[in-house]
Amino acid sequence: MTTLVIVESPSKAKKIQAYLGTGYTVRASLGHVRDLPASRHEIPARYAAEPWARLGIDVQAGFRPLYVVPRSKAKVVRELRELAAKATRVLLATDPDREGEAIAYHLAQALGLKGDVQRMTFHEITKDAIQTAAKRTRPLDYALVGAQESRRALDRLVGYGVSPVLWGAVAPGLSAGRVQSAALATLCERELERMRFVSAPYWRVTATVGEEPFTAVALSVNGRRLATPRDFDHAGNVTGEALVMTDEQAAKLVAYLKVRPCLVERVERAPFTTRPPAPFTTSTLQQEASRSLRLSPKQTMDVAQKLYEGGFITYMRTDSPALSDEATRAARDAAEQAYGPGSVPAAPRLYAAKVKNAQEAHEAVRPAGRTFRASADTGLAGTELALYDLILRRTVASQMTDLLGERTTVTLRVGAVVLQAVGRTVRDPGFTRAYQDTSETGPDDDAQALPDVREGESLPVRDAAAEHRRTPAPGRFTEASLVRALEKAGVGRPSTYASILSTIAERGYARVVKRQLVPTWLGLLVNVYLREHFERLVDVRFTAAMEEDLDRIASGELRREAYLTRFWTEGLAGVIAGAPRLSPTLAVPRVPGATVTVRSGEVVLALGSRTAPLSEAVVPDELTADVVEEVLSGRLPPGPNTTAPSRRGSGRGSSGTRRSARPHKGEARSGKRTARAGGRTR
DNA sequence: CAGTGAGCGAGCTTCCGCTTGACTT
Repeated sequence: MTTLVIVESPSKAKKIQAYLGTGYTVRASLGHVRDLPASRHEIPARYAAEPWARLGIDVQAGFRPLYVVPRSKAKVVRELRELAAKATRVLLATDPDREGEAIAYHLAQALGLKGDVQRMTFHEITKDAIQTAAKRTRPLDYALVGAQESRRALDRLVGYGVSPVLWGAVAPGLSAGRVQSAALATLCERELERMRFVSAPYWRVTATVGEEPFTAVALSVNGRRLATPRDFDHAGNVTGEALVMTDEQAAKLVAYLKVRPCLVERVERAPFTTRPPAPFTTSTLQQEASRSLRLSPKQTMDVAQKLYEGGFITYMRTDSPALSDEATRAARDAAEQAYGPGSVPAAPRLYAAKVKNAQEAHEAVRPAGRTFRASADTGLAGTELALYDLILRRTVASQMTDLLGERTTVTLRVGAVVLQAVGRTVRDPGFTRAYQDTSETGPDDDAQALPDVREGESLPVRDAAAEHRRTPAPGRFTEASLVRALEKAGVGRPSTYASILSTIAERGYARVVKRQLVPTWLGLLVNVYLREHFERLVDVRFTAAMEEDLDRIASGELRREAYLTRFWTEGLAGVIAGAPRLSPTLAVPRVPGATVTVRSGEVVLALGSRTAPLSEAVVPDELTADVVEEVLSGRLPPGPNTTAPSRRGSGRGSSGTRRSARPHKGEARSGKRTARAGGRTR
């Protein structure tokens, strides 16, 4: 008389086993157990000859998917099937979201479960929640399964439909997909902005004033506002009325300020409050770990996985910032113990997901348990300790009081010149005693500690100076800031954020240089091609639209087949058939006539009748007229193509396929490599 | 006659999302 309970993660299984006790056997599925076949060797022999076998979806037969148990999951499925046969009933306790419902469905199929299949769902792992959930089971939600199946089919149709177009038009081995192509487009748009960007010079004039000296910035002269970076467009032109001083004017202004009295015209004080940031989700954890610990999203997830397995934190792949009641109490207790009874507000703070597409199957990432272990008591060290400490402080801070402060703006007048200084004082540090959000920069960049000055007061001008500055180009994305941008658009999921970046890197579309993501020429060209022929695919809003349709499928309002027919049969399939297999061409901004294109797998720069191979060592936004000339005249050696095959594949499939696949990629990225290898052989 | 090399054809590449270890680089 046992009940078999199947969850997704082994750590979770262990914990739930303890809460349910004897009579229950709790095991893990380790994620999905069936999927569309990835490549030919996964296709069962009797389907191998079907024209749709490569897609794994029989479009003619109402988009019927072909599911197989991948080799890596055969053992798990076998073991679960044996346990299921011995059990009196089976509860499918996979995550309470779309993917979890699908995993439950596939388990039912793969294990051959008969009769009505029961789902057990819960949003937090406490003894109460688990025991209640085991009693209140429900049937499988087939509409939700249909929504997941639609998502899976759409991704397959896009990925396996569009990628071969790129093999024909650009180079073999390349890829496109709903998520990766939106991510690539995000990177490329920014890089193109940088390539088009013209930096504008301007002067920033400051004066040091007062007995207790502070710095004020010149805002206007004779009522005419002085230009700041915000007054320039990306072409380097002034957009409004602001005055851009010449060198002489700036020097004159400095001299003018030095010899005149300074009057305090206005002093404005405005109180402000800052609320603590919400507890971590996967995305915000990756962003903070990147900024304060300098970890990549992948490193962060690897360390978090260790902490999770060790029982130090809750599940690390989540889109919800919500804390359970238990965790809220623990955070408030921890705050009061460390910072006193006044450090938490009377009512607990509640957090809910704001991002698109949130499924909220789990809590926020937070210290595990009903009381939080102090970092020093964990026995952790190094990066694990640092990440735990970050999670602990963020969680505790999320329940603490606001930061209370006052912003002071002092307006000064020196003759015809108006200057301003901004000060910031903290009256009550509130949550910042536990946690300083490193992203807290912005309008208060120039804030300083100001002495107490009064309106009408006269201050001595001690010094004045002019600083020559240039407007900065829009910044590149880091791995973490790209994750943030994708999450905001609802593209990708907590379990995939870190791997989106490795996909783009493995294809040679982008690389990480000093923590910045730099698209390659190949990446830019692929993006040009996709933008011209598959516009929807590079639009980050595409996923959001898909999610709306999936919700309608889940609620029974829209049928899976109707949705896929409209998307594929009446849409993408025709676009794929009609897309020309011609190499894309990128016009180099600011170098008239210069173009970058790809010929037999090699990136080539052209100007008029002159052409030369273009190395990936030439960073896109540094390709100026001078550099174009150097490349074309051969003075800049083409050098090794730096898009070295960064990593091996994720280890799927047999070694045989891997070996045959790699040389293609090498050729695709650099014709040089094959030539060199050939030349060296004796 | 043996060894070499050009030329040809077949097969492969590819998606997203859910989980851990296994296994090289």
